Amino acid sequence: MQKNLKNIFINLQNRFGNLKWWPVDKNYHEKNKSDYRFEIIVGAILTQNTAWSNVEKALINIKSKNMLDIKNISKLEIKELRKLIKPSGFFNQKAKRLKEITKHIEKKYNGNLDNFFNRKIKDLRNELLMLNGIGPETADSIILYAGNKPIFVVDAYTKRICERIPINTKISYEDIQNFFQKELSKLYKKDQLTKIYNEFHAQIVNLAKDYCRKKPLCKDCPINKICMYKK
DNA sequence: GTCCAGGGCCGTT
DNA sequence: AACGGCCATGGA
Repeated sequence: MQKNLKNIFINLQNRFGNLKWWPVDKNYHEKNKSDYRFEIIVGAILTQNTAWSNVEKALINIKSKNMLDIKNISKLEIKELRKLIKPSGFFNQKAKRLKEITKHIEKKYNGNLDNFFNRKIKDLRNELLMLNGIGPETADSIILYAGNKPIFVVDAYTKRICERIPINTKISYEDIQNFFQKELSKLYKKDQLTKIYNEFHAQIVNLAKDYCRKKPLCKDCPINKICMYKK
């Protein structure tokens, strides 16, 4: 078994199937004539070092008050926002972060996400990173999953799996990101990359949640023949 | 009761 | 540049 990315990807897809990511209820947004991309932006911030099950509770609270909207959040009392997102933890800083990004999009882009996303990835990324509370992973999640632009998201899971297999010994965010983008760009056509980056990251999250945990379950891991960890 | 989760900021070295 | 403390909730 070769431990190249394509082989790993195929093994993950065979086990988990095609994953539908980012987890967002597009029916809800069709009904309410709201923008699903904003739910992804909110989710990306709320899920910082937090279990997704807790983020879901916060999103339900926001929806129950019909607040899942850029204008509404940017206007809402921060005290009220803290209450709504409380289940997701770190609610003081996250409320502040949500206010900051919604106000930014509201002011600079008149709350229009098409205008916000419609430019070069590098410019978009730098602008996101300028905002307090938006680091590389949150920025890249927003660009890939809300903006539908090709950028590979690296998270703690990606780093853990890369170290265990091992794929490479690089540990910085940008090093790992560059490695994946370089390798996957060789394997797939340019217009497929957004979909591949999206799906690959989703597979990595699944793998890490179900098998490559902190205390790993290597026995039934879909890529245990490729991985060198604990052998 | 203990551990952990789809990070990021800030102060210290 | 790298590291540690901190932020908080809820499920396993």
